[in-house]
Amino acid sequence: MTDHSGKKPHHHGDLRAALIQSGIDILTESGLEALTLRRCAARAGVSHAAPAHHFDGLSGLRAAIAKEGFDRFRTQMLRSRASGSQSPEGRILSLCRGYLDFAVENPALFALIFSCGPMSQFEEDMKAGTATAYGVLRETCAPFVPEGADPLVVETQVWSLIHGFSHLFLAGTFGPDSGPPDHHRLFAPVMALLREIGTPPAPK
Amino acid sequence: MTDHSGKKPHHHGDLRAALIQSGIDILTESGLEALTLRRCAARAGVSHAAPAHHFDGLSGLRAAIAKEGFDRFRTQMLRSRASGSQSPEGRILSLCRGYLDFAVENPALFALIFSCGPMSQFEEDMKAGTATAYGVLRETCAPFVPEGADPLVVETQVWSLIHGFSHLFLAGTFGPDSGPPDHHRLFAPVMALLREIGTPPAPK
DNA sequence: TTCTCCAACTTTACAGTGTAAACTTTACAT
DNA sequence: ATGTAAAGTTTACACTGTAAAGTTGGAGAA
Repeated sequence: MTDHSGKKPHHHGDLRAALIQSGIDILTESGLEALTLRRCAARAGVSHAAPAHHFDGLSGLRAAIAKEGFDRFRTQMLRSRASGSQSPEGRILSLCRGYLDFAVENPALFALIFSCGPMSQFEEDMKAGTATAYGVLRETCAPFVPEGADPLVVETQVWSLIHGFSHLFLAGTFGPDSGPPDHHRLFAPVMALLREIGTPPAPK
Repeated sequence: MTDHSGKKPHHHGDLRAALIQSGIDILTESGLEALTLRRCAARAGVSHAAPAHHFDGLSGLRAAIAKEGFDRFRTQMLRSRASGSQSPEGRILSLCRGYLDFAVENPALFALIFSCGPMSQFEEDMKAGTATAYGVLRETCAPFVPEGADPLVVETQVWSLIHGFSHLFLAGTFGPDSGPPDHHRLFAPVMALLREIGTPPAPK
């Protein structure tokens, strides 16, 4: 209704994209609680009511930012996966590094993406974003799925492990200030999982 | 400065405790975004500025609620752990069940406890709460720590797995509506981890 | 008892927020 | 040029957190 593809708007060059970028900037600079419709609008140089013509209120703006964030998240994981060893183990470990690094570098955006409360608005857009990011994880996990087994089990395990580690690390639960990301502490459990899963005693 | 122990206040029976309980009720009934100073105060039957005498603003109230929530979280895990098989495997599996069940039954409180953004205020209280809840996990993991190994590694793995699964499950990432908690999907990876960790090829 | 004090609580005020409605401007099709 | 609808502005309102000043009521001292 309000927008679909790359139609150039009339007055502003490309509000909506500008609003999303403003929102991401605010998240990066000032955290999750600072993400405000009015501040977003002000940063983009428009009146505080302008976003209403592009998003369905604040939740709509948050959903749009989350979708964009999810795309960048996926991109960073792909880049990280391509940067290291291309063995199955190397690929999945590099993917995990990309996952954790994104969370550490963009904590507020990461939190927004996975904020469980107002997930209601997301729906279509979010499911698409989840699907593609999930697809990256899935194809990286594929070599470790025992023949005849449900790939969902392996994917769930790996994703839970990466995500839980990243979230707890960000929340400071592992200590008041655990220093740099410490990838090894994440890689060791992932490898432990893969060793157990990748060598099934009796697949059938 | 504002309070310390069980000193009975003058007018109200025991505001502070009442405010915390009101907050938890609001979280349970209406979600994280509905937790408001004024609503909390109204529900406790006091003016909207009354909480200022017991907590340091909204963040202080949230911290106090998170601490109380963490205590209940720990209690539920202990109860769950005591309810099943007392073998090392049974204890850790029951603990995981308690973890996931608490998250599913109290999603907003669970999110508040682990909200990473405004972790600044927590400090003392939160660290104590984390320590005790972490202690429960630690002693449950102890039997699986290979001799001479760092217990932190095992604890981190198990906690990341439980937490990531619970968080992603709550966020609906595993599907639009994955039905009931499905403990088996959590237990299988935990067991896989324990099998790998508990039988070290060569500890030293 | 009466007085005094002070913590607990209320009232008032203010800046900032999201949202809705009415209004103004501008680009485009006809 | 003209009409129309989208894009953006202005105005208004209910709600939020926070700070300051005002009120109340119980506890200890005279």
